[in-house]
Amino acid sequence: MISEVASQYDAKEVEGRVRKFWEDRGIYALARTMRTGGRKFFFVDGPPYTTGRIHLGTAWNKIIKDSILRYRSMNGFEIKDRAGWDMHGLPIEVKVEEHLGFKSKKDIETYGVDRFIDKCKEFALSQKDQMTEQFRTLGAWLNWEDPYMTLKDEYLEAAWWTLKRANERNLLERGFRVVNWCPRCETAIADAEVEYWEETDPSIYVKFPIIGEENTFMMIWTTTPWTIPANVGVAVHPDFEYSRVRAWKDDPEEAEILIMASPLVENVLREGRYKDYEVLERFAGTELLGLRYQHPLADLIPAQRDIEHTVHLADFVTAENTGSVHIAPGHGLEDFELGVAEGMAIFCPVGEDGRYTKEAGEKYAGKYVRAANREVDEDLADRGLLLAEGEIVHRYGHCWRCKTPIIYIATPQWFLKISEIRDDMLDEIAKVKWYPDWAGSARFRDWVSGARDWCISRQRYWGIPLPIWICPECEKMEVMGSMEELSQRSGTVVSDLHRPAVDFVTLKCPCGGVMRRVPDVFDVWFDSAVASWATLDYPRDKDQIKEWWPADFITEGHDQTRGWFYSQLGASMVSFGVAPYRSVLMHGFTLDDKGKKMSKSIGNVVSPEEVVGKYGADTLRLYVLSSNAPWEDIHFSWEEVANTHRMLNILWNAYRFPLPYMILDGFDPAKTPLDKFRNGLRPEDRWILSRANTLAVEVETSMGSYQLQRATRAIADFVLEDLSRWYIQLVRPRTWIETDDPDKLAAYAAIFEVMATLAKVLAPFAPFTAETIYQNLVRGTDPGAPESVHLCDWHRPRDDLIDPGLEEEMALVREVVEAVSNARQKGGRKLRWPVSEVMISPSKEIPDLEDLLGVLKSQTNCKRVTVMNVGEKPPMEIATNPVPKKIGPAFKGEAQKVIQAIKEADPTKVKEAIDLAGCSLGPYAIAPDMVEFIEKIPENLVAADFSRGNVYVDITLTEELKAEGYAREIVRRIQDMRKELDLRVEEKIEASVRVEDDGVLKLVEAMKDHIAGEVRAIRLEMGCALEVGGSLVKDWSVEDVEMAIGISRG
RNA sequence: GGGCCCGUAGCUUAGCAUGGUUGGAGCGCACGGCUGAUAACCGUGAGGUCACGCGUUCGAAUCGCGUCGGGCCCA
Repeated sequence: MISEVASQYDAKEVEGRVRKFWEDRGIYALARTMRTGGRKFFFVDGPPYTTGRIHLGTAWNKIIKDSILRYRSMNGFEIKDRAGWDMHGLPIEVKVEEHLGFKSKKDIETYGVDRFIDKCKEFALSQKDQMTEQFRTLGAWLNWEDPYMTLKDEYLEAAWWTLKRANERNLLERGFRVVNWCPRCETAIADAEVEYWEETDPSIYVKFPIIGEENTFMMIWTTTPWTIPANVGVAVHPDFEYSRVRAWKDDPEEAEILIMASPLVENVLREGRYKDYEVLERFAGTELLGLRYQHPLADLIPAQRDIEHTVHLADFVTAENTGSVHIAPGHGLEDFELGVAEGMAIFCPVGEDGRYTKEAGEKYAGKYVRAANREVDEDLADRGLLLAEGEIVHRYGHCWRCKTPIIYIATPQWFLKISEIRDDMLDEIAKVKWYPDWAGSARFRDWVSGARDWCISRQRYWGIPLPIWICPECEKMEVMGSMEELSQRSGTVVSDLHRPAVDFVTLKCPCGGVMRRVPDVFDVWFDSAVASWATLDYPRDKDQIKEWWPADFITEGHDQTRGWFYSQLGASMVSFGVAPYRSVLMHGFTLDDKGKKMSKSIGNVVSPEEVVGKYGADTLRLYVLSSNAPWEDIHFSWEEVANTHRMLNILWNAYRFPLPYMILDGFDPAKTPLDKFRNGLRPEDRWILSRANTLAVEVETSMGSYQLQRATRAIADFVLEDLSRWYIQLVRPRTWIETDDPDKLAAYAAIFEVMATLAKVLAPFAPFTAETIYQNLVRGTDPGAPESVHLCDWHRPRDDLIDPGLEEEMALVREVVEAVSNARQKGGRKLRWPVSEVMISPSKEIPDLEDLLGVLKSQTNCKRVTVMNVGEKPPMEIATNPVPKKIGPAFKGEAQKVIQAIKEADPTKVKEAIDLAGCSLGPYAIAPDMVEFIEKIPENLVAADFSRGNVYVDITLTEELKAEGYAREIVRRIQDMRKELDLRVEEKIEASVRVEDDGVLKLVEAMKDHIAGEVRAIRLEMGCALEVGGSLVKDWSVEDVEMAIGISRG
């Protein structure tokens, strides 16, 4: 049974009902299990971080995934699609700390790490549940019942196993790294947690004495005097020019030789209050390479005496201040990298509390670094090495929680030696299929080419503990690969791999010592890096990985180039030596309508709930899928969302339009199969069937390269152009036929087939709407059909129904109809009034329109269509135009008479004469160039053009045409009134019509039966002075003729 | 500062790898039409320095170089 449906597309109602149906019937599970044995498609979900609500970008991400998976499923693939959740890391720790009112790491220790971890876990789990609901609202079908979670034991083991592999392959290394450090909280903080604002700091110029050159100094500038004790080098730019300058204050005899960038000489000497100078030498920065100098405070810092201080080259040096940069690898990111690259000593005499250690020498030891700035200045001045001191206001980073200025210190960390496997990674990138191509061949490749060793350790609590145990006695290190291994090795039953439980597990070292776990946890990026095997529960489950791995497909935003695309590749290369994915679709970001990123502080954030609440999930889905190529950024536009919704509403109208008729006629597709009616199909039926199947081809082609925008736009075009604007208009009169006409049944069969096809084609993209149409039309008439459209096989385009020639012809017909409509408007003849003839005058070859003349006639409302030969035109009226410029010189004084004679002559005859032999009017011989002929369209014709020629419409009114015109005017108004009375389509009426014009009355009386039939009137009275009555009476003015119409139920 | 991507009507965009008739749509706007899909639909019109500049070419929205603006990532 087909049911009638709401007259408006109500997304909330539709989606709520469909979601309930899916849940009640377990459709998702069926969709996955029914494909068992099909070709495997292993999809790995990039896990969203479980904090806050989902935003538009995450919604888009899941919508892309869902559409592709639904499409794959319909195409017979057995799909692995566990949803994933990223649940560890500092952001959650911070949320929990905020909730508990904590200020620092010390508060956590006081509160108890175990209780704190419980809170983090609780928080992550509740966030996960909330977000799952939001994703479900979008219709995203992933395995939400059994998602992978980074906090699960089996997941932790995947990370442990990977690190063990890294160690076995000698890719795990302990080293130093400079981190943002809050000296008050005594913790490393992430870049994103650093808040910048203006701060006043010292600005000092320091002289570093050159060894072996008397009274000669390298000039450096810094805003952090406290880092001078840790100085181990100076960097200059290889491309800058530097100068040796002899400068003096009062006595030229007491001059010093200073080295600095040439353009900055004046600047530095002004700062140092020098009176005069002379340039001794200019040279390239490269010539300074290797120059050795004495540490300015070497006498105070014993450790500095064993360090060799030299000049290095670096591109990051800017032409400011002195053009030479003081390098303290223990206190700066660039400094550290340069230090490592150049083999400098990594000297960091500052502890985690921000105070100098003993290594800084007795004088400084125990002093807080920022407070020591002044003391360093004084010590430099005492040694005559402080050239100038001042103050500067600049942006400086602070801890976002306690607002303390951060410092940079080098701390021991754990690394994966990516640099050793980088070339293999590049080889693997080339084997992966990237959408678009440049995402891999350019963007990702560039990133990996510059990849450095990956610091995987963090000094935090809520994360996967590093499974590294070290013996404090002999420094022996062991890496555990699983819970079981740890239990066996430790001789205790280990049941919790998180901190703090795991911290208490110790191992016996062969040397007799007690091995303890290093206190760090993994960088949270390492968690998701192992997702492709963790989601298969490897290594706990050894079977699944053989069947599924590596992933066939992943898709994430372009920020994941340096994120998940990279971390997964790195971890996989370490573990398996190959890429963990075969194909990658990189998608864009959702920006606001101006192309700016959405941010809370700007207040331009649009949430997915807002869109779903207003327009529904299918609208949001189709909007994000169709607005751009997936890899381009979406400029979110409410207008376009509304537009997409309008399209769905039109689809809804097109879908529901035939329903009342089908129900009325008890239409049953089983008894009216399309193939039985093949011969009864009209050309327009064959056309829409062809278009629907061509659409399926277009969607297939687009999906082949993940061009979801092409697939969805093709569907929207089909709905709007082919189905709604054209086919429904053509088919309408046939549904109005009362008898069991084969022509009507053929139309039903065609509509049914088209809608059933459309439901399947639409299913991956707008799953709710597609399901609704399918349930009513297909399941409503065939209980044996698959229970859901999402359990159907993808619609295989039927070659026997595709007719490209017919599609081309119809395209032309539509152009002609448009042109006729245009011509009618110019001629002031509205469509309701028939015209006698439409002439098509092609200017080039056009396809044969024979089959479609009926369509052409009905849509242009004309009595006859004439298709002319190429170049042929309707007979034109000719007018002559004398050319005085030619006539003047030939006839001189007679010229005016000649002109007059030409004007008076019959233009047709003049043309004939000139074309044949020659023309003479009276005594005058008219040369061909003396007259121009102008073709004039006869007054009864109106012309308009289309791409391949012109149309001419004869708008001459005859009595017969007028009769039809007025009849249609009356029919239309009665129909309007029927509607107003809310009559059902099949209800009969009685009607009376008063036409206050004798002539017109006579005309329409002749059409009485026709009118009565059209409006389903069992009685129809018409008269000139008739008193009209009924349950609804209205006065009308029709083309200046006054009428009154009354109708009531018959 | 570097890498990759993007920049076409007021708005959202097609076209750009293979340069070639007047650069297509939709929304919005103005005017007209249709009417048992009707708070829908159709036609016509106005609206474009194809971000800007230079170059290659007989010819550039399309190819190259540079500039500006936006995005992601890095510094």
